[in-house]
Amino acid sequence: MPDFSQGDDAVAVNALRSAVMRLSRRLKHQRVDESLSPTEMSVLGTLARCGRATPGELARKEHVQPPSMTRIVALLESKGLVRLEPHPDDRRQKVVTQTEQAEAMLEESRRKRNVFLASLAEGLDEDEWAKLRAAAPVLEKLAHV
Amino acid sequence: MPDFSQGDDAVAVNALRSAVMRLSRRLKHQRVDESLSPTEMSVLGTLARCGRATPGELARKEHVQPPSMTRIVALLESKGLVRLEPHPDDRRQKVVTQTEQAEAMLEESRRKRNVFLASLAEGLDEDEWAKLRAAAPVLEKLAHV
DNA sequence: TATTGTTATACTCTATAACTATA
DNA sequence: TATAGTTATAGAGTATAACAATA
Repeated sequence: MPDFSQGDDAVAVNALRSAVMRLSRRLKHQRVDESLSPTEMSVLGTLARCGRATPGELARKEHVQPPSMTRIVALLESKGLVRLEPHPDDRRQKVVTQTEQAEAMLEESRRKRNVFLASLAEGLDEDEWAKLRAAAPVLEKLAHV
Repeated sequence: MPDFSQGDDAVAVNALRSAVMRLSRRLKHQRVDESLSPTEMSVLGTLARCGRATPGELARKEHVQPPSMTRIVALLESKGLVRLEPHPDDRRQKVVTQTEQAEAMLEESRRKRNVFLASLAEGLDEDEWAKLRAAAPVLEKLAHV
């Protein structure tokens, strides 16, 4: 394991944190769907990967508190983007799944997003994109619960 | 320039955006100073790099609107973390600089931050960290104004 | 008694609009 | 007339606390 207390690792780690925070603010302004907040979009993305999850699991994955996830899921349901079903084994819990409409919206959003990313790409060369591609899975790992 | 409309680039780009948003939420909860918001910390970091800046420049760099930066700078000044001086050439503008107290706080914050990052590091191998180090400057480039 | 999810409420952060002062 | 910064106000998003239902 690397040593973060000094040297290049510490410098990189500071740069990383700063860049992630600033880039997240920038991306926030580039919503593909103005009616959905970043967390709401992220929940749909998580469901697309996981298939199904309980509200509690989603809250843990998205790093929000359960009441916040209640509100988010209710909003997504009212827009027809997720379905809420009773849990088969535990009547306290619920199961959240995405609808076909959500899947179509995610596909459309990817296309729109690329317009913005293409504008960001000006100034990046192939080598820099290769570094981003390589780091993406590692960032996902860090973002995990 | 890469092609984002399909294939591996599009997949990586989606993973990247999702990971940045989720990681930023996670980092938000790991504030080194509970009394400062992420943007306020980021402003101090920017000042540490740039030396000095006007409120307008800071607003552009941090991707917030000028009134928000007014509030942030006023709060930082009230805590003795920045100084506000008149602009030498233009009496409309002001110049913001960090104090010695801010510098000491940033140094302390780096140490505390590393405790959290070390816990995240469990599960990452040297190769994964190398990828993060390589990608950090590219992410900073994307975060730029 | 512990856990899942909800309701009610308050707070933090940021934005927009309107204003002041200077260029 | 345009620009830098401020003031006042409103809105989005999240949290905490208290509660209901189930384990």
